[in-house]
Formats: sequence, structure tokens, C-alpha cells
Amino acid sequence: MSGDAQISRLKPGRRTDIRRENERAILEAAEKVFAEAGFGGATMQLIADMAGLPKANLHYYFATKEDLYRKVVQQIFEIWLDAASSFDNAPGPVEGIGAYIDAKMDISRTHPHGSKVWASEVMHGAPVIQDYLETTLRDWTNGRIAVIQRWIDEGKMKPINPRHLLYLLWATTQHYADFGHQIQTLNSGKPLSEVQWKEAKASVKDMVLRGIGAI
Amino acid sequence: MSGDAQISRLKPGRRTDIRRENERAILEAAEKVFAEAGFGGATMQLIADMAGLPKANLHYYFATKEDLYRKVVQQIFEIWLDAASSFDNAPGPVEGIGAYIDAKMDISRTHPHGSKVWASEVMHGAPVIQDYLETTLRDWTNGRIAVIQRWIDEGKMKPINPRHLLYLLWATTQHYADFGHQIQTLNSGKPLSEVQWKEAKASVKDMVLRGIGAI
DNA sequence: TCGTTTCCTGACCGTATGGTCAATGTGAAG
DNA sequence: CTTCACATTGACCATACGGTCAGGAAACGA
Repeated sequence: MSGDAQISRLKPGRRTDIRRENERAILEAAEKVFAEAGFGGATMQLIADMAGLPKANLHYYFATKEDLYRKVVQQIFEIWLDAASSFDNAPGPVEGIGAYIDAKMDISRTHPHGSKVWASEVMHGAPVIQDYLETTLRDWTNGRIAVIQRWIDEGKMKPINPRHLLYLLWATTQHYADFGHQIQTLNSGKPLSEVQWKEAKASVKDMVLRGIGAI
Repeated sequence: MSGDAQISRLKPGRRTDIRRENERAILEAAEKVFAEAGFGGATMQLIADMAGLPKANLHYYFATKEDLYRKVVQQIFEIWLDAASSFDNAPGPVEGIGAYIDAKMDISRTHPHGSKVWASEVMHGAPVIQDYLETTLRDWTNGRIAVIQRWIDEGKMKPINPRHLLYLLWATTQHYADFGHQIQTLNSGKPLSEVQWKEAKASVKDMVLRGIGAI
């Protein structure tokens, strides 16, 4: 703790580091525990153990269990919104929807816990993120519906109902995260391999793009 | 032996009626509460209130909370298995998969709670029904894969991966139950109308059947 | 070195929950 | 009417959980 202290404005201060690192560890543990046990089944003690901190420390960084849960849900929502940009600036459905499927399938693979927490939240009536559904999600949805409708008008795909296409996309891509355990069980108990994930993505893209008459 | 004859009288008997009716009421209430709050968030008191019975009465019919939960999950699984018969004896994918989509969409509408309980159970790693996944569901799945493969071999549909087609079917149809709240929010807060349900079923069938090259 | 802020944590508390039980009710068979 | 298995339920218990807090440690700037 001697020499390089003075170099420093670039270095983000020890204090900040500690806070950031602990919050990160807690959120990561919380995401997993909430996903595996649900909000009601999750306990602060379990999250604390998984994060390697005493329970009282969790309440130092997050006032209540609900507070912590809210942060976890928001995190996932933002990840999905980012991925959604795949949709924009695409010349047509093959590129736009194809990229969207790729992005969401990747998230299902890299953030399965987050997807489950979101699913659980919505299934329970979205007590925490109802406002997000009514504002951000609704706006985003309407925007994409407009894009899809334009593609239809331009003859780049068949005239399907854009809303139900979006539901089909959400359902199918998130299924690989939310029902990952079932899929693994039906795969001889082993997680999908690299090759199997590629096959999954290709299959979904093929069925969907053909289904809307884009290929 | 004479005892047996007495016990199993053909006449329904008041006693049996009471038991059957109470178990039914409890299971119905439990399905709703488990769906809305999750296993951990559900309380025996809440289920009891909703069933119109004192809490101690629940424990008279179902030894533990897990016991009650297990029954609820099994019930749903059986409903789905019944619906799955739509698949059989169909001359081709248009009839077979079309009927299967119809059946599963209907269940999503009539049994949304059950679907959510199942989803929740699987998301939490299927602690209660793992054996069902490994036996009944696996067998059923393999059977349908064989049927689909036959259709492919007969040139009645494109050579897609049957497994991923099944996942897409499950995901999409159950989405209308599991994410019903989200769908309702995106529908101006109102549940799908009769007409909208028809539109949903038609859209899904159209996209899927076209996606597999069956129409 | 000192003072201040931030961070840490064992011990504790009130409450809610799953489950138990003994006392009581009830309907039908004999 | 009596009997007896089945059904009902208020009261109770042990536990586990979310949350609190006081006192102390560590990290800084001056």
C-alpha cells in the first residue's frame, strides 16, 4: 500500500472499489438465488453465504430484500433492451430478426438466471416492474411493430400479425433459459454443447424466418 | 374380504363427497396461490382462506405443503399429456401439429395457473417432478420426434430438427399463459378477447406450419 | 498522529409460518 | 339410542426469517 498511491487520479479509490465489488458480488449471488428459489423462497442468509459476506453486510448495501430484488430485475431488463438494438437499422427481416434471435439466444445462454427472475416476476403479476411494462416495454414493442409492418408493406415478408411474431420470438428464445433444466434433462442430463447451441439457433432462425415468409 | 366389500360401496356416500369436494376446493385454491406467489411465497393460511376452510383442515387432507404442491403439479402434467393425444393418429403435420397448437393454446387460456406452476417448478430445477421429466416426458418426447421424423421422411414437411420444433411449440403456446400478464399489459391492460384469442391461435399456427414447410 | 467517513458484523428482536394436537362435532350403520 | 370412524378447528409450538443496532475496524485526508 505504498508506492503507487500518488499516481492516481485514474485509480478509482479503494473505497469505491470495495463498494462496487461488494455490490457486484451481492447482485450476482442474488440473481442466482432468486432464480433458483423465487423471491419468496430466497433468503438473505443464502444470498449472503453465496456472496461470501455476513448477512448484516447485505443490509448495509441494500436496505431491504425487495430493494435487492428490484435491482436484479432492472439489470436484466437493461441487458435485453441493449440486445434489442439488433432490430434497428436492419434492411429487412432476415437481417433484423435473424440478429435479434441470435442476440436473445446468446443472452439465454449467458444470463439464464436473469431470464428466470424476469419470468418469475412477470408470472407473479409484475409487482415490482409493472411501470416498466407500461412505459419502456410498451414503447419498444410499438416501435418494433411499426418496423415489422413496414417490412410487410415493402413485401419483404408475409402479412403476419407483428405482435404475435414478437411473442413467438420472446417465448422461443427465452425458453432456452427458463426451461433450460427441462431441455438439459431431455438431452441426457447434459447441458447443450457448443454445437447443439448452434443447431438450436439455426433451427429457430430457420423456422421463424421461413414462417414469416422471409426466406 | 367382507370388509373390503363394505368399504368400497358403489354408492358415493356423503363422506366420500365431502372428502372429494374439499380436496377439490383446496387444490383449486392452491393452484392459484402457488401460481401467483410461487412455492416459497405461498402460505397455507392464504390457500385455506381462498378455499374457505380453516388452516388445520388443509393439513387433515394434505400432510404437508409439499404434498399439496406435488398434487397440483401432477394435475397439470396430466392435463397436458391428455392434450398431447392431438398429435397422434394425424395423417400429417397440418392436422397433427395444428391440433396440438389449438389444444395447448386452449389450455393456456383455461388453465393459466397450472401452466405457471409448472413453469416455476421447472425453473427451480424440478425438485418435485424430476422423475416425471426423466420418464414420462422423455418417452413422450421421443415418441413425437419419431412421428415428426416420419412426416419429414414422407416429404410432408421440411427437414427441421424435431426437438427444436417441439421446444418452439411448448414455448410459444405456454407463453400465452405464463406471460399472460405481460400480454395483457401490452393489450391496454385488458385480457385478450375471444376474437384476439382466435387471432393468436391462427397467427401461431400460420407461422409454425409455414415455418416447417407444411403449408 | 488525529479526526472523519466508510465499512463490517455478532448478537439480538418481532413476526409469520408450517405443522401439531386434543377436544369436539357429525352422520350413518347396527 | 349407541357406536365409531371420519371430519372439524381453535389454540398452541418451534423455527426461520427479515431486519436492526451498537460497537468496532479499516481507510483515508490533513
